[in-house]
Parts: sequence; C-alpha cells; structure tokens
Amino acid sequence: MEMQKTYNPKDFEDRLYSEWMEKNYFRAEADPSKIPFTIVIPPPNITGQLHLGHALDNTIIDALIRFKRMQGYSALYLPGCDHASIATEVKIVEEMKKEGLTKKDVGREGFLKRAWAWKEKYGGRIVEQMKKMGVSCDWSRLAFTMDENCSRAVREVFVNLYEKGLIYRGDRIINWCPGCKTALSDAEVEYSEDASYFWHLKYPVKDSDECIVVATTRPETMLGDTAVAVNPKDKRYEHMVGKTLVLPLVGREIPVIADEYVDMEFGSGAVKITPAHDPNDFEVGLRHDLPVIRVMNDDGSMNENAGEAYKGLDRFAAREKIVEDLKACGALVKIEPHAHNVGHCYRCKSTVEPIVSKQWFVKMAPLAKPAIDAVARNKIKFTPERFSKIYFNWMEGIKDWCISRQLWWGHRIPVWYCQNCGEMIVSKTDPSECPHCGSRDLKQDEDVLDTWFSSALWPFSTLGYPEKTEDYAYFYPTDVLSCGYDIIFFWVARMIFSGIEHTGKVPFRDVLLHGIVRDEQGRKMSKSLGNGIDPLEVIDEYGADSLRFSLITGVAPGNDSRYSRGKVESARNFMNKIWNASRFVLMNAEGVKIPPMGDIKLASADKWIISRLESCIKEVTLNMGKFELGIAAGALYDFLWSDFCDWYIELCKSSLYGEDQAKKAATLSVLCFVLENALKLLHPFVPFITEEIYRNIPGTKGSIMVSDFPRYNSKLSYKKEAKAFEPVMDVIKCVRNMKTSVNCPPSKKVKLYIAAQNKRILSANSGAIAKLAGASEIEFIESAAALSEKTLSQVTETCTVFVPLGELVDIDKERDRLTKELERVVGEISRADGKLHNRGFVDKAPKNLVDAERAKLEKFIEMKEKIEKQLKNL
RNA sequence: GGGGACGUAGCUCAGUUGGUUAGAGCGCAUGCUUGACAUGCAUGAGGUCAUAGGUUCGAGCCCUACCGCCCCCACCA
Repeated sequence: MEMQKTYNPKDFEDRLYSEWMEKNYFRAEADPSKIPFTIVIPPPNITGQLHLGHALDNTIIDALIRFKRMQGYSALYLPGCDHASIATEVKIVEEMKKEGLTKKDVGREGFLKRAWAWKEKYGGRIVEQMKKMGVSCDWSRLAFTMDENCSRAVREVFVNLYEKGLIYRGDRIINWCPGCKTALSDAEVEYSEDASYFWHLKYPVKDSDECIVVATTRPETMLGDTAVAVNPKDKRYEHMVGKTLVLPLVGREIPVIADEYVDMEFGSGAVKITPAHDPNDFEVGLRHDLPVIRVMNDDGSMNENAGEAYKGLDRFAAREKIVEDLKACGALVKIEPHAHNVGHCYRCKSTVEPIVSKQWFVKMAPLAKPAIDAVARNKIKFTPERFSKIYFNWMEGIKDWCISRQLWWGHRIPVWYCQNCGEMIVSKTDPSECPHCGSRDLKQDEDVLDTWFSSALWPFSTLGYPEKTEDYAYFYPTDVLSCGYDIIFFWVARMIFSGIEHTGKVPFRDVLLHGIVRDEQGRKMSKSLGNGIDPLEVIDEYGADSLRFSLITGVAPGNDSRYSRGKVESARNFMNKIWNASRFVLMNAEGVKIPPMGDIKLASADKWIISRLESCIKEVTLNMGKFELGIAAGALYDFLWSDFCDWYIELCKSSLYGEDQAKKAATLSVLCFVLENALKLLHPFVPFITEEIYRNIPGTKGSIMVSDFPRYNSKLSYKKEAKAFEPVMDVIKCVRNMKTSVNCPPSKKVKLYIAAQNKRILSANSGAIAKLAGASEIEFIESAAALSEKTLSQVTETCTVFVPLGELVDIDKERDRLTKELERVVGEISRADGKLHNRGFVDKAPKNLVDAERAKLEKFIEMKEKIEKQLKNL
C-alpha cells in the first residue's frame, strides 16, 4: 500500500465507517456464549445538533464499548434520541413565530405534525454526526423516547405507579413557567441571585389605629393574601392574634394567625400569607384552613381575582402599579434593596412563579429509599466516588415529583375522564367506553408527561420492557451509565429508582460521570456567549480521531476540562506520528518475508521494547477497568511516541539498513508485532487510524475492530532484560548531552571510550549506539587511566563515557557542568545517607525500599568519585 | 444556611493504595534539511506542589486551621 507522507483522515474515515456498517460489526447479538456488556447512550435532545459535551459522551462510551467488544464481550452501545418535550416545544414555537403562527393557530394535531417533522430532521442529523465521530452504536436498535416501545413502557409504568398509589393528582404549589405556560419540576428551576427589593407594607387592623408591617419581595402577590402570620411565642404580636386586618387596595378582611413557621428574628416578625403563590404559605394555609386565592393567569398576567385595577396586567407591570398605589394610600412603609434568589425556567429563562395548580405527582419517599440503599450497599458505584454523596443528599431531601406538563409534545397522560359520569380511567390502552357508566364520551387528559419521566425508563424501555424480550433478558441490567455530572438529578437518580421499582433490578452497576467541556478560558459553552464548538467542524479540520483523543487525554473522571485548538492539534500531531511510524515499518517490511516472532532470536533491544509493550498493555487494561481513560490514553501516547518511535525505531535502523537479511527480517517481525499490538490498544480511542493501518500490517486479517484485545503475557515481560538494556540508552543520552553542552552539532561524529562494568550489552549494541549517539568509533577501556588524550566525560549509573576533547570543547563550561553535577550527586548522597541513618526508616520501611536506598547510595558515591576525578583531569 | 471540588512549571492539566531525583502537552531557549514524520529530532531552562501547623521512618497525596477561586443544593417572607 502506498501511504501518504502526512496523515490525512479524510482519505479513510468515512470509507471505514461505511465498511463497518456493511459488515454489521456494530450489531450486538444476544449470544449466550458471550458475556453481555451494555451501555445505553444518554439520549441527545432532538432540539438541535450535537456539541462537544455529546462528543465527550460518545468518545468515552465508544472507547469502553470497543474495548469490551475486543475482549470478547457481546458489547451493545444502544443509540437513540430524546424527544425533549419542553425544549423541543419551545423551539417549534419559536420557529412558528417566525411564520407568524401560534400553537393555537395550528392546533394540537398540526403542532404534533410539525414536531414529528422536526424529529425526523434533527434526529437524523444527530445520527449522522455520531457516525462522523466513529461511534460503534448498534444502529439496528436505534431508539427514540416516543417510539412504540418507549411509549408502551411509559404507560405501563404510569399505570403501575398509579395503581400502587405512587402517582396522584392534586392541587399543589408547583413551579409555573409563564413563558412556556407549563408546570415544571423542582429540578427544572434554576436559581440565580438577582438584585431586588424588600417592600415593607403596612396592613391596618380593622376598627383600630394599630397596624402590622410585613415585608415582601413580590408585592403583587399581596392581592392574594389571606392572612398575616406571626410566631405564637412572639410577645410583640400576642395581642394581635385573632384580630382582623384590612388588606390595602383590596379591602378584603384577613385574620392574624399564629404559626411556628414564622421566624421572629427575621424582618418585622410578621409574614403575609399568600397560599396560592408561595409554597410555605400554602402549607400554612392548609394548617389554618385559609382560602386560596390565585391572582395570576397562566401567562403571568393578573386575573380577575386581582381586581379590576390590575386584571390583565403582566405581573411585573402589576408590581409597579401596586407599589405606586400602596405608596399613594400610605401603606408603603419603606423600600429596601435586597439580593434575592429568583427561580428561572431552565428552558426559556422566564422568572418562575410558584402557583397553586392541579397537577400529577409521583410520590417520592417510597421510591427514594431503595434507590438510596442500592448506592449505599454498593449495588451501584459512582465514579468518582464523591458523587454518591451528592446523590444521597438529593435523594434524602427529595419532594414529590410534578410530572404533568401543559404541553403538546410528549407522552400524553394515559388518563381519561368520562364526560357523562365524571369517572376517571387510568389505562395502559386507550379505553373505548367508560367502565362505570358505559358512555363512549371520554376525554383524555390534555397534559403530557415530564420529558424525564420517559428518560428515566431508558435503560429498559429501549430493550423491550415491559415485554420480556430476548434483548431485555440478555442485555439488562446494563453495565455502565456514563454522562455528565450535570444530569445526575434529572436523569441518573430517576433511572435508578425507576429501574429498581419497575424491573426489580438496578439499571446499571457503574455510573461514570464526566465533567463539562468548557472553552479555552474556562467558561461554559453557551449560545449566548457564542463560544460553542461544532464537533463536525473540528472533525472536518483534524479528523474524528484527533477530536476523540484530545477530549479524552489529560482528563480525570468527573473533572471539567477545557477545549482548545492546541489540544486537538497536539492530538493530530500524535496521529501523524502513529501514521509515520507505521509508514516506516510498512515501507521497510515491503517485499520482506517476515518470520513469526516465535522463530527468531530476540535482540536485547527487542526484549526491551516488548517488555515496554507488555507493561503498557497492563497499564491500559487496568486503567480502562477503573474508567481512567485519560491515564490509559496517556500511557499509550508515551509508549508510542517515546518508547516505540524515539527509541526502538531508531535502534532498529542499524539492523534494517544493515547487510544481514535475517537480522533485518527478525527486526521487522518485532516491529510489526509491537505496532500491531499498540494499534489494538489504541483502537478504542482512535478507531479510524488504527483500522486503516492495521489492515496493512503483514499477517493481520480482517478488521481490528473485531480482533482480540492484547492480553498481558508475563512470559514476554522481560523485566530483567529490559533493565539490563538501559545502559545502552544511558550511554546514548550521555553522548548527546556532552555534545550539546559544548555546542557540538549532533551530526558530528566523535570517538567514544567507555569504561563499564558490563560491556557485553554495550558492545552488542555498539552499532545502534554509534548511530544514535553519532559516534565514529567505540572503544572499551578499563578506566580513565588508560587514556592518553584529554577527554570530556560523563558518568552514568553503570559506566563512564569519554569523548576526546579536541578543539571543540569549552573547558570552563565543562567545569561548570561537572561542578553542578557534583553538587547534585552530593545532595543525593546526603539525602540517601540521612535516610539510611534514620533508624525509623531502616526498621520500619519495607526491606526492598531500604535495599534500594543502599544501592542508590553506593551508586552515588561511586559517581561522586568519578566526577571528582574528571574535574581533576580538566 | 448545607454540601462538593479546585489551588502542582509561563499556560492547560496528570500524579492511581503515602515510598526512586514530582511528570506530560503547549510555550520558551539552543542546536539540527540525522534515508517515517519540521504535524519532526536532540538538548536544556523553568516547580518553597496556595499558606501554617500536625500525623508518619517517610506527605503533592492523610489530619487540622487558614487564604483564594469555582460549582451544586436549600432558601426567611
């Protein structure tokens, strides 16, 4: 094969992906002879296109899946999308607005038609993007939260929960988004501190000169006040309890009540109670049987209960007018600046209003308990572990989950109301008549379910639940759930309690959380900042492998990371390095009959690289198991670039360019062996380049995707041999160093004298040393005494290397260098000596460490003597 | 109010159960058209591991305190 001089991913990425698809490699079978390994995708919203967060999701998951697949598991990466009820609906409404249309104009049916068209368009686009990333999803199982299976699961679950009494309908205070005109769950509200005010209002006591001062951050809600509460222990207000106040502007008479909820220390110690518009007030209202007066419409405007003066005004306009009016009638005591946490809709950012409303809820306490236990008893493990604490924290304080949404796009609530007798029918299938009165006049609940209600079922609804399908039996429970830590509450926690409740099993054993991909300056990527990065553009410029590698290297689980072009470039450079190293091997291998590794006698350098390879295999495998993908990728980077390219390939050149054909063939055998294994280790991270090269390595068959992942082989670990080889590299480094220190160009050939205890390994590699160090000749001597000419010299752990001084050398410079080196060695000696004179260390530290320290000390003392001799010689 | 991180080279970050002389990438300096690669090669400079104590034979790592920065949750009207 003809390989291009530089790595060009466009030449092969798309081609290889199509081939993988054609050959059906992504397909996971329920094969009883294999062990299943399943990961379901965190389904991207169909609202738009993928961003770098999705790219990270996919890279991590695909790396795990490919790794397991190569290890022989039946590895299923189940892809799909989320209908994203509210988010998508917001988008479609925006889109319609451009055409001058509203939801009302097109009607429910027309709206849903648009929504499905949207899904086709954007869902399809997301699939294409994922393919560009190289992910090995089983596309035959592509799922969607609103497809038939998932919808059936939603109904099954809803009805089961309802029948168990875990779903109920009731009037409660919920978070209302006036922008989206729907209820939200607690999790869907984002709080941010806004500069606001405290308005202190004076409510007069009926038929008296007395009054009570209350403070509020939302003065417009005073129109719905139905009491003022004080603490029962509060002496200041003891006499007021039970009295009647006259609500300013409204004229309604409201009682003064006593309730523990009121904090005597805070403000005036008296609180206006608006049960319809505040969660705490609602509770107080229940305790005291207060009327609930809602003064706001669904769109945030004031309703008829607000009175003629304010009816129809937007809440913020009403606020201003009310403050004006209160001022005018003398009820406004003062205005105080106040930083206040205000809730905003996580989709449209409107200020959320707590409003009393009839909604559907999931009773959380009974579901939370087993979900907490599962993590506490290690049936589910969070990586990093610290997130389990966050999870506990949330689960333990959880409130009932408001699941109904006043939207059209989503799973319609499977509840029907008989228009004849008022019977409520909760059913898995559409009922045709009322079981109570037989009437056929049934009307389905208008609302849809929280989008997260269906995502919570994702690990099993996508596998066939509630049917007992083959897939469900084989692939469920899934193995790893990987996503960003930002959706622990929305998604992970809810999958856990749903899985346990509906399938009787935890939905996955491991939760692997990653951080947020930020921009170069560490800011979150967002539309408003315009700092988002389109993965496709990055892929277009650098290739999918470079993007994948850059996202995964140098990143620890759960930690945020920063995206930068520089990182992708450096990943791309690494790809280029792999490409060229492979090109080198393949070019040299051309036309050569390569013997199997078993048939050749390994040279010392060969054993060294094989040893390095084996420890790399060990490290990669171990770290993949611990989900430390960054460490695994880093180990591969070092192995390939430093060990393989910078050292081994360079060491090989003397035999590759030499006359000995058998030696050349043997070297190529090792080169191919190491390259092949390195590519396999890399494949989970960078699937395309590894596949493209793998096929051209002599002796390989088929696709790397379905090859066996390397296994650590202790017979090939060659620990001793690898250690024995190090002096060769030390000598080379020494000579290079000496040359640089005297500004001698590396290409200048010099004669070397080496005094070594064990010269066998060095002489066996003298060709390589000569080539890599730039030596013209190598002579072994007993000691410096044997030298008649003046030399430059450097001491390594095992030998001393001398280079004739010649006229190149700057003696002062050399003296400085030696003096510095001497200082360092003396420092080491005193450190080691101190350690060894420390009884505690000698007695308590492990023996091998103590011995190592002794050996080190000896070595340093020896080095010191040699350096001193050299200094004298100068 | 409660909880969780982070602070290591100029920048971005690794550092696995405490144990060789604390690492990498980028940047910087110097020198190299060394028959795979300038998307490269070689060599080097650069760190009181935020600060102060403590535990230990031994601390970047464990404990305490403190400073700085960030995030999450809750929310007192």
